Amino acid sequence: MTYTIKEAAKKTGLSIYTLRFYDKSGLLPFVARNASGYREFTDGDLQLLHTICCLKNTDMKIADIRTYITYVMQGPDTVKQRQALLAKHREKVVAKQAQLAQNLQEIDYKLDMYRAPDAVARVKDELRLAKADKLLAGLADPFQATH
Amino acid sequence: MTYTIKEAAKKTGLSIYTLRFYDKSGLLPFVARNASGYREFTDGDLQLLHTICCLKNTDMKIADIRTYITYVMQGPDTVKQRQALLAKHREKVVAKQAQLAQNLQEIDYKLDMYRAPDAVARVKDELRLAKADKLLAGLADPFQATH
DNA sequence: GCTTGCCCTAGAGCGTGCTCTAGGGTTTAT
DNA sequence: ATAAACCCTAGAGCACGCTCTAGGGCAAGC
Repeated sequence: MTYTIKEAAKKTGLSIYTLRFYDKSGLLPFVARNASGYREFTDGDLQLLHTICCLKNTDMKIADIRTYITYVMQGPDTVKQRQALLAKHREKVVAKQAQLAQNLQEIDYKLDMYRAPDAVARVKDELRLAKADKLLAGLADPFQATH
Repeated sequence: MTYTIKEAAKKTGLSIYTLRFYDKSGLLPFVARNASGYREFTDGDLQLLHTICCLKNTDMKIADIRTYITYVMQGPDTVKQRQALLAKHREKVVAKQAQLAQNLQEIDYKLDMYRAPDAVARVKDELRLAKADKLLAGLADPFQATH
């Protein structure tokens, strides 16, 4: 009922290199070794790895993930610390979500413009304004106007 | 009606270093120089910089932003290319949003557990299962159980 | 005219997260 | 018993996005 590193890599979608790197970085202290020094991943290990990926995918730093894993290894006494760490991280994720949503709106605004029937006219207008700005400031026009 | 690099930095929230780095990287071909070689940012430049930040904040690679800016510099003929580039990027952003939402759910699940009145009991249970996995596989228990 | 504070470039350095190489042992199948 | 396919570590290397240093010029106030 254990998996080799290759199997674990396949199941997690991480590369073998990454798994070893994570282990080296102290993220996988729970992974046991067999008599030959080979890693043996249990299902429980994969669950923990899943949590690690979850934190990594939300841009938690390796060092912070290590802190979290250290708490987990220390048992139920560290529930409060885990909660504090995750709560702080949660706020960052929510903030990132908000920023992403806002930026997406702006990208969509541009996309709508480019997709509109009068896209070329609107882009020409934008360009005209930018050029006017330059002119007003007595600066050279950097745009390669071919029309 | 122009801004120095310091003012542009303040207005964009980027460091002066970053602005110069972006310029070096080909992201700011539109920024003019005065007789002394100093950069002069117009309001139009700041708008373009805003777009650049938007793309950067949604994890577009510098090289791809440069491609986009190159299109912009080439004028209205490149509307189709801009659209294709942004459309592709949009999909990545949407995918990232979905992943973030999913990961947030999992973080919230953990947080709920840690915040529950019976948090310690539930964590102990989790731990018990992980230990059982190890035992079943004939592996050592890596958890520092102090209870 | 001198100080202070700004601007410039080129290029080195750094932090993060992998990714790969070299060198070597283990396991499995034939 | 040998080949093929796996495993290991240590450490080098790489990609990216800055960040800073060195060395030097420009501008404004006293």
